[in-house]
Amino acid sequence: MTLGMEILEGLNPAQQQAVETVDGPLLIIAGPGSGKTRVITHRIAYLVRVRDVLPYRIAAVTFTNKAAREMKDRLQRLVGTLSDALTVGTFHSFCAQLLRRDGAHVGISPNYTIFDADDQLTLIKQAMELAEIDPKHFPPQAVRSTISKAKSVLLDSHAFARNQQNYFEERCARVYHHYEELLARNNAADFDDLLMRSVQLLQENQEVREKYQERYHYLMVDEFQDTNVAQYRLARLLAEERHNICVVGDPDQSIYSWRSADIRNILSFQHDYSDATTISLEQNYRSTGKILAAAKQLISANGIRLNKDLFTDNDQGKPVTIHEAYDEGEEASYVIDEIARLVREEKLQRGDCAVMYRVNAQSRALEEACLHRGMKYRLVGGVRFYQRREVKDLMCYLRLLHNPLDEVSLARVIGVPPRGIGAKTLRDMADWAQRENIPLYTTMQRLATLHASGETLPVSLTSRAVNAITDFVEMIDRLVDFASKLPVVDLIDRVLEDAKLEQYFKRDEGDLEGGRGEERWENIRELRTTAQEFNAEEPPNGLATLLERLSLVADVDGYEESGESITLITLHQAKGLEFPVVFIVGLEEGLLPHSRSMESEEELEEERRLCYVGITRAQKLLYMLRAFRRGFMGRNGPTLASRFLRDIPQELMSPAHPRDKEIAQGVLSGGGTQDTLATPAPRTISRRIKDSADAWETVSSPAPARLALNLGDLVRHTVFGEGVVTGWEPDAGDVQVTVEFRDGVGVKRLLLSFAPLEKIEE
DNA sequence: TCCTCATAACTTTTT
DNA sequence: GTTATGAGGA
Repeated sequence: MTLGMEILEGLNPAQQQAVETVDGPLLIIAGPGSGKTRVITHRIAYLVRVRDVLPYRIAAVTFTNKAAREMKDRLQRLVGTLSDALTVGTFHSFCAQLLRRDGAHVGISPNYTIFDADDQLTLIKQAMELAEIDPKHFPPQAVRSTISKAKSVLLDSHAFARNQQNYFEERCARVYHHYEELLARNNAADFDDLLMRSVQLLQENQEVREKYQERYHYLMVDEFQDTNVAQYRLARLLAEERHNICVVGDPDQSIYSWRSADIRNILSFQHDYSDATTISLEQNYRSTGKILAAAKQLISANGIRLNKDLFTDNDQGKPVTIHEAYDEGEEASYVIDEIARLVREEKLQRGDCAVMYRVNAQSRALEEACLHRGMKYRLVGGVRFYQRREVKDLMCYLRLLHNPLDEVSLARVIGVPPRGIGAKTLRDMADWAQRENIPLYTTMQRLATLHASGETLPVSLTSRAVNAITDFVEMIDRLVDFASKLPVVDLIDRVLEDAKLEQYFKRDEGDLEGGRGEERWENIRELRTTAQEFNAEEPPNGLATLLERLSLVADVDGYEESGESITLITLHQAKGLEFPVVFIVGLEEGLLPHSRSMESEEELEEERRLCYVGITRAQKLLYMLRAFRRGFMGRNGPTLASRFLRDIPQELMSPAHPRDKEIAQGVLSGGGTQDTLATPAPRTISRRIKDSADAWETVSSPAPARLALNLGDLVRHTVFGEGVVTGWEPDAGDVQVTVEFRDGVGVKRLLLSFAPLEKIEE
């Protein structure tokens, strides 16, 4: 028993307890930076090395690929090659493999295709047509998300139809029914199916259920607060035999409820396993005292939460740097310049710095600033690799070869490159296939055979179309044959060659678009490189694993942890990561919190948690930025400071920003975003009393002035140039406006009725 | 059948 | 500022 006890070294008492509590259900509430991953990995190492559990009997499920990869790496270091036999993966990849092996029992054959959100939408549209429901009245996207939500709570089309609550759901139920049939006909599963059908399989098939229950003696679930009903049910099914289930989570970091994650799973866990041990990890090893204090203060504004008492022994550190920029361009420049300064003066590496934002679109300005200043950056996520057109094109070829029933891929591939088979021909063939109840591709094969033997065709098609179909079928048949014989990379090369894709992808459309074709080809090469990983597998398997990887792993990029590049990342994706220096940009009402999440208190609390996640990523330095103006779907508009900035105590900020506080409090309590200075509605604003940091007095609205201005308006001053209105306050019957001028002129306070100001219209 | 051009409609967050 | 759709012409 003494062997391997070093596994417990360096762990605090709570962590040690979590590692050693291996029998029976265990709930670990892990605050940010509390060594969660460390505990999970050491717990597995403890099982393997101290308790002599076969690695084969242990499964750890995570939420993201990144988390799975990190866990694998750490386990490799802890237990060496023993880690190879561990099951470590995301829920989705676990299920994908489960279905590949045993899906036949629920009507899914091993070569099934995984449909992504785009494919799903294509199929939903088809289903709506079959259900005769007008996509103008019912947006396919909305239908898709309704069906997706239904699946995440394990409602199949029949159960959903019984549960419908309103007219929209009644319509959705009809679509759902057809959609389910179409998936079956395509031998395909969507993301939600991976979970739902796996649960179905385990529930309905005793043999399969027992196989997995007997195999896994220990189960661990990471990021438990982000699991949905289906995922939780799956975990319970797997752990039913021995109840050795350990779930780790932090309700304060639950940021995926929009994807049907259900924090109530934590409560359910305590209910379902009434003998569960609960352990809280509250010591933070990651952040400075001030950063942690800011985070705690922010999150305490949320109503519904389990109270934790986070603390740290780390240094207090520096206050949170607040910067208010003119617009997103200036915001980005500030960030990049500041990083350059940190690298120069504080001996930091560029790789130590991360910039986080709410929506992907915000990365643009940052990228431009990086390019402009020669700052290397790594963009995480963004337009996902497999979503790029050419990548998806090639993928669809491969999917079709693997699963000829996949008509979504077939329909796409048939026009890449254009080969004279257009929408009309496709539709005619599909209609005929439908009538004969034969798969589309089989139909095409038949047409080709009939044509070759000179017989008359049962469909009226031009001879040009029939020739094109014959050629196409010949090519695909040949490639399907190769798919079962050639290593996957060679197969890809054959596809590229036979389908004449190289010249198609490389073609430079447009005149000035130099290099677009090269870029496309580069992406294809990258896909080919990824395929090399699977080249050694027996022919059809290599293709299968490649396709699975491409469907389930969002970013193919190598995730090089090079110290040379800064990281640009969304707040969602940043969860689970940490950086010495973190910049959070776009702290504005409507962005963070996002305008689509401001309807309800629950949504707002989730936005706050998202902000909390961002703050708690920072180890040493934290910057929070906002811009007074932000480009927003084409046009530029004024912004308001995020309410989250107000939640952070001034004494933790640098500089403390009373002005910001004024804007937030004054305007928000007034209720409108369009506060016109000239015609203020009767209301009160808060104003800081001179020279006393925390005293506020209430004053009444100013008298109307001659110039109508909004906060955020662009103005021109005859001397100071252009600037933006960032604040205002009443001043002896007049209005004093605060204007932040560009080009280093700085902030000026001006009397509205005297200052030579004019408003610049957009 | 395929391509070009115009316009509309929109963008959270991800497996 | 983008990307998805549609009309019209080659």
